[in-house]
Order: sequence, then C-alpha cells, then structure tokens
Amino acid sequence: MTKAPNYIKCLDISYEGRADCQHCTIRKNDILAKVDVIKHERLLERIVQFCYAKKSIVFTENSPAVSMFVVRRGLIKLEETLGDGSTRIVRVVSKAGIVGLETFLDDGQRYCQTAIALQETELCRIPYDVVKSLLVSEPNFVKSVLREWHLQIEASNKVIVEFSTGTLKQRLACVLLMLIKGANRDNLVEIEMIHLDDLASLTGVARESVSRILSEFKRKEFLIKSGLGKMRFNEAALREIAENMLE
Amino acid sequence: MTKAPNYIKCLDISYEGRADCQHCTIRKNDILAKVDVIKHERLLERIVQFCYAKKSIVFTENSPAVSMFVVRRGLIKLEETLGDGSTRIVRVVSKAGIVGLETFLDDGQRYCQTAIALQETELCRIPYDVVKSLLVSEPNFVKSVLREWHLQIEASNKVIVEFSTGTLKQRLACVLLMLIKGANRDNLVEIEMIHLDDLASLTGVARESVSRILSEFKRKEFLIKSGLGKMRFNEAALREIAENMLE
DNA sequence: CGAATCTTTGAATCCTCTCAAGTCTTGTGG
DNA sequence: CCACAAGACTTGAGAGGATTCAAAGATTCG
Repeated sequence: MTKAPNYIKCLDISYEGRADCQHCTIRKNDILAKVDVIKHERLLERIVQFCYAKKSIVFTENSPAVSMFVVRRGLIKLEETLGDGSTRIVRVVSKAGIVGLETFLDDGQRYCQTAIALQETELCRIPYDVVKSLLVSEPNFVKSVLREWHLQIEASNKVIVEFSTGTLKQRLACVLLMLIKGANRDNLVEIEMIHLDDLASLTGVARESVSRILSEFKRKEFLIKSGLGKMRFNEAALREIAENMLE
Repeated sequence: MTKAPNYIKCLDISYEGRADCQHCTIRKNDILAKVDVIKHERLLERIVQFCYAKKSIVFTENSPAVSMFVVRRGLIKLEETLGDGSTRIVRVVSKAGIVGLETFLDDGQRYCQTAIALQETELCRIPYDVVKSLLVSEPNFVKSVLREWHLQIEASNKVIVEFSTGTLKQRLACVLLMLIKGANRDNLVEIEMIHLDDLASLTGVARESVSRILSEFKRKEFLIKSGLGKMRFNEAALREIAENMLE
C-alpha cells in the first residue's frame, strides 16, 4: 500500500465566531432544519463556526466524540487507517452534511474515522450536550438525525458502488462528478481540485495510476487547469465515461 | 461487468409463526434489547418469524419500506443494481443485525437496496407501525436505533476497507473470515459457503478471478470441502493472508 | 437421468502496480 | 525577490494481477 501521510502540521483553522443559525443559508437543508432556533437561542449560542484550511484535521480516529460538525461549505473526507499504515477514505461529506455522528451514541463514544478537509471548508461545531438536549426536547430532531444517518450510509455506498467498482477511468470520472456537485453552482466550471493521494485513497489504487488517467483527461481536455489548484471540467464527457465505459 | 442475476423463482420462504420475543436468545444483542417485551406484548404479537432459503429475496430496491427485519441466524446481503444491470453488494448483515432500516424514515420511504439471503436465514419481521409506536413510547428504543444505524455504517465501511482494498487474495481472505464470525461458534469449523458470484459482487471482481484464488486456497488446504456446500476453514492461515499480504 | 446452474481452467489481453527518475509547484528564509 | 528545499505530480519500463472469451467439468434439482 501507499505510505502513510503525516498528520502533524495541518491545523490551520481560523475561528469565525458564533454561528448565526437564525440567518443560516443552508439550515433549511441540514440537521437543524426542524429546530426552532429562536426558542433554543441560548443553547445554540454554543455553536461556533470555523474555517478549516485544506488538509486540516477536524478530529482523529479513536479520540472522544465530543462534538459533531455541520459542513457549511467545502468537503470533508472520513478515512480509516489500515493495518499497513496506509489509509482508505470511507466517505466524503459535503454541504449540509454532518461529520462526527458518533456524538449521538453513548457517552464515552469515540470517533471511528479521522476527518480531514479535502478543500477549504467551513464547519459549525455543535457540542455533545447541545445535541443531547435537542434530542430530548425536540421530537422532530430525532427524525432529522435518523435521516442524516441514512445519508451517511448512502455516502458510504457511493464509495463502494461508484468509486470502487469498474475501471479506474470510470471511478475517477465519478469522483470528479462528485466534486462538481459539491461545488457552488454559480461558478460551476471552476472547481477546487483535491489532492492526487485523496483520489487514490478514494478509489483504492496507487497514486501513479490516478496520475496517468488524470493526464489522459487533461490531454483530452476533459479537465483544463485554470490556475491555483482549480480546474474547469467537461461535465458531459465525464458523465459519459462514468456511465457507458465508452472510450 | 458480470451478467445480471435473475430474480425470478427464489421465493422459498417458510413461515415459522409468531416471534417469541420473551424467550428470544439473541434479543439481548438486538434492537429490541431495551424494550419491555411483556409491557408491549400486544404490539409485539405482530412480529412474525420466517426462514428464508439461500437466495430468497427479502425485499427489493425501490419497493415501499413497510417492515424491517431482525436477523436471527444466517446472513443477508444488501445489493444495489448498477447502470449495466450488474449488482454490487454494499453490506452484509449477520446475526442480531437489521435489514430495512429505511422503515424508520418518513412514511412512503422505499428500500434503497435489494436484500437477499446469502445462506439459509431466519428473520423476524417487524411492521412499520410497530416500529413507529416503539419509537414514541420507548425513549430507550431511540438509542438502540441510533446504535443500529451506526453498526450499518460500520458494515459498509468493512466492505470498503476490507473487501475492496488490497489484492484480491487479501480481500477474499477477509470475506471468509467474516463468514467464520457470522457462524455459530459451536461448530466453528464447518461453514456454509456462499456463492462464487456473491464473493465476486462483494469484492468487485470477476467470478473467474474469485474461482482461481479459491482454487489456490483449496490446493493449500486453507479451505477443505466437507460436503453439501459446507467447508472447513483454516482460520489462522486466512488471517495471515488478510493481514500481512505474505504469500 | 438429464437439464440447468454453478464452477473450474486455459490462453491472450489489458489494466494496474512498483520502482525509479525526473519535473513542476509551493512555501520559506535569506 | 530569488534560491532552495520540500512536497506534489508526471512518466517510463517491466512485472504481476485481473479480465475476457471460451470450453469443459461438477453439482443440484426435478
């Protein structure tokens, strides 16, 4: 397998202050959608917003699950460490999704994966006891929570069905399409690219193999570099590769 | 990909009568563990037990999620249909686990995968409205439900990390070890083997490739046939292959 | 027993891996 | 602002693994 990455200096997180749930633009789609934010204002004051630089660690496998995080912007990978020290991404969480759902389980629960930002990512941190309070006081919250668990399973299934099945070319096309979906629709074409090693860990192959396919995509102008780690995508072409296995 | 299987004549299910939750041997480990079965006797009367023959369909992708099922014995695969008509197993549920968790979501929810018995399997069917009643009347039940969702995610992660990463030899060793864990401990050595195509769909490779590796395992006596679709396993040898990648 | 299904095996091909070297980028300190 | 170092990406060549197609052997079930 590939060499294990070092988790040392990537803690470049900027504090962005208290979350403003009342005016939150994504709240209608997230786990707090059915919570009356005015009624619980005091409780929700404890939710804090952060901006994580690409590659920052949100939490580490086996550390105590003290908070869950709502993704406001960007992309978080959840990865597990394998016996040989390499890692495998088990799912990716995008806008309005949650990382750290283990927080809902018993006291003393630990995170089962390491969560790391794939792109620059904004998160709202919700502490354990806020989650617990809402769970007992808001019956509708339970429904949202169950739905969120369901979405997480779907995200894992996506890794199995789309990113781990078929030829590498197809799988990479699927991953790139996911990046498009996760991006802001207003500048659809320009997408913040993720690292080669992440593409490799997501599809379960060697980084060199990813590089080769990506080079081919660039040569065919399915991907066009547009400066500073960003790229323009030919969505139609990628979709064709993903689905048909043509070419 | 491989040819799509036909789902036609495999509905060999035998009715086994009302479930006896009060004397259930696995209940302490399942989702009903914290439910007072005497208090809810009338409600639980509606739980019925079935025995599904190998390859029987429990439910089909996209059909309405009207019941969930507790696995009492055996193994159930949950698979999704791909664009080309082939299927990919996204997780396997064993004793005390649940299939059909979608039943906990909104009314009108549909199953997201097709559930099929990998071995002869005993299930208890719990109808939608029993689940709903328990969810509101038993606060502890919510905890069990959340824990069950978590177990399902872990099962999906297992497919990614163990069955879709590394060489095929390693991956198959992991699958076989899972079969050992799922079996009754009292006759540890004799295990009901699952179909070649299921091994292929679980590891995401061609059936012929599975056959070749399995032949090698047999030649080396890691697997020894013991009649009627059953086999003896050399657990230590398989564990070594799974972990070290030696040999 | 015979038909259908499931499994095995061979041979050629294609894909992916590994090792290794080289190039390009990025960030840091002088 | 440049130079250098570290990190990230690319590319080649050979080896090894997995796929495909095809045919034959085994099993299972009626």
